[in-house]
Amino acid sequence: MKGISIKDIAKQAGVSPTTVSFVLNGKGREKRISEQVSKKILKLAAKLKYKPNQLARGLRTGKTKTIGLIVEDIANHFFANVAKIVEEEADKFGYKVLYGSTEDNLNKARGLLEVLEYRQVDGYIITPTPNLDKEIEILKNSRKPMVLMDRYLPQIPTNYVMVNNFQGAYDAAEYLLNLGYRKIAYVTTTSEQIQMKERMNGFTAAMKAHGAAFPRKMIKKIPFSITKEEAVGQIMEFMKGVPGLDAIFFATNYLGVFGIESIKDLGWKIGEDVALISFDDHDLFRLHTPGITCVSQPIHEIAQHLVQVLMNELNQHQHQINQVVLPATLVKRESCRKRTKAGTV
Amino acid sequence: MKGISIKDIAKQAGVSPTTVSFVLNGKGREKRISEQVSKKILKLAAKLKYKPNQLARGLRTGKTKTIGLIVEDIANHFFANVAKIVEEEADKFGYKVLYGSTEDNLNKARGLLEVLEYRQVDGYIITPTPNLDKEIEILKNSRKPMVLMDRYLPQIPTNYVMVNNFQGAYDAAEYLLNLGYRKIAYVTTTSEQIQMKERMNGFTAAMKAHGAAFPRKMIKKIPFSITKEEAVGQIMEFMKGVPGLDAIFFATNYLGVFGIESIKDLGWKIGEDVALISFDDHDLFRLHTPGITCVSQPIHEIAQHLVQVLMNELNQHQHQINQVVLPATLVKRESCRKRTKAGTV
DNA sequence: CTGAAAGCGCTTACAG
DNA sequence: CTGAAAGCGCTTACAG
Repeated sequence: MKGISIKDIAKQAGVSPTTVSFVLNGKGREKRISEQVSKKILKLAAKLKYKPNQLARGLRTGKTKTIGLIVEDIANHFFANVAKIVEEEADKFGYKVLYGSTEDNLNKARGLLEVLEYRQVDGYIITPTPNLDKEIEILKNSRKPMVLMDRYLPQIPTNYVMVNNFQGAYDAAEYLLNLGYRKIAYVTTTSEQIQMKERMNGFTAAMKAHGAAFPRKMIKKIPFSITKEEAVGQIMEFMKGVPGLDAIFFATNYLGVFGIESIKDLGWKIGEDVALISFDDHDLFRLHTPGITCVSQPIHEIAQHLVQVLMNELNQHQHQINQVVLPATLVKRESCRKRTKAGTV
Repeated sequence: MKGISIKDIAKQAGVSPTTVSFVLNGKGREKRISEQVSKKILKLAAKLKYKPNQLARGLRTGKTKTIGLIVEDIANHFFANVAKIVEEEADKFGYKVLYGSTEDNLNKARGLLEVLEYRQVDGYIITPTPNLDKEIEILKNSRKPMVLMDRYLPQIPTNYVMVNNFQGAYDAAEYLLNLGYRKIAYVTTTSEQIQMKERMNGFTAAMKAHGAAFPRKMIKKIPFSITKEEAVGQIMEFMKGVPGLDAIFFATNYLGVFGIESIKDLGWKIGEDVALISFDDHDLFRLHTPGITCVSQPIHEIAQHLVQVLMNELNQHQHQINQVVLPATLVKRESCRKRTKAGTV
């Protein structure tokens, strides 16, 4: 039951725990332990399958070799995939991951942050909720290694890894315009977070650059907290209320999913009655008939960079700020076609 | 930077660390600490925002208040959703979750188990890979709280929480038969794991009960390790090779997703040329046109039971074995209709 | 009713 | 080249 400790090895090797600790931590040379003794200790450790007690080590060194991962929703396709790669990458450096979902709720985020601090994680990967500025500021000032994802806080310079939201949305709008669509609606969240703003800005910029009208009434904002049914209802109402609507952009993957459902419920045909683009890819988009055109995020690269940036801080005490922005890719499928006739609505 | 400790409180309260520890652990009454002293300590702790150092406590008590969650693939819809609820439920008991994905690979599972042991998690929720019997046996003998999910090891009596795979597959087959389908194919994994066997057994039993033919050649097994493209190719070949095929059952959600793609690639129409049912629900199935009929697992209940069973062991030292089997629900959508004409293939 | 002391398993500054 | 000792922050058996 009981694990074997440094003491056990010391006793069997006929040396002190100090010496064992030095050797096992690769400081044999530095501390000038004889080759003979080192080898003996290493052999013994392997034979006894010695596993250092992380708690004891952590108590002494203040390091837990654990990172905290705070996402919006671990069950969401995007975050679940990021979580998977983050775990794999962190493992390469000997770190484990503690996770939690905020539901984009400030108090949940605060609770998670508190628990992770209490658990003494060595570093944080955080998807900030609205108004989390104070907590992030505190973390930053305490010099805790930290990197933000999916969004950042414009007021606080920190590490972050992001997709290029502006460019992704710009490309989407331009693509629709080039296909001949003109009455283009935009569905987003009520959140004022930077990633949503940048998507909106990119989209607006493309519309402007092409001289297309994009009035307020073409924009619908859906709160994060309402149920799927309510959201679908609101989207349906919105779409019915836009005369001549011929294309619609959804600013997040779950909104895109709701959008598909809304259009189905209205009895419209995607790609025929209305073109559809969503931000962020999803199995559903790839396999839906017709396929859903989307702005895809490089999930693998995002996750790799997140861990890389965090490890840089963790290991090299490098306190230079790292801000990584990765390109989004427009994935063209059948939900947008060359527009040939007027919308049927 | 430095957290405040029990010593700091003791000093300020003018008592010993022992007394502080007793009071803070709710043993004030039991240890007969005076009301006066207790109150003073509690107030001070709140004022100083005392947070016990979990590492120190863990080192002393051997408990980390952490559980290990080993899933097949955290990015998979089913496991991601389970992971989310597990985290929420565990949090209610003051536990955090360390997770990892096995990809159904024995060596990855071994690695995860080793790391979790080393991290001294208090309990395990495990999705066992094939041939993990020895490791599970060891864990069991060491009396570590543990509960298996999604599948169990028939040779080793342990706690587990499962969906009723037999019944789910039985219902699916019976439903197809009642709609008039006769040439029904079955796509599963090469894995011999119990959950796959039970699905197969349930399906076979229903076919038999209805006097329907179900020869070997109607069954296709796909290895877990091949790529999506290879799998889709194999499924296409298989379907083309079954003359008169009129319905097909996919034994996991990712196989169902591949199946949709395969049928699309063949240029067939789901629900018209061939009926389709998948085990396990998915956003894609709900929103696909036509909707995909499936056998849905009660994800929320599964996750709640997993945590509940683990907490029972963890807190009550209850070593009675708990085996929970939850009913599956057939969700009827448009991918299966009353059969009126011969298959078109 | 309360406290001094040991000990969980490590790491590391200090000494020789 | 190696070791004795202190200390990380707790909990708890023991003593009074």
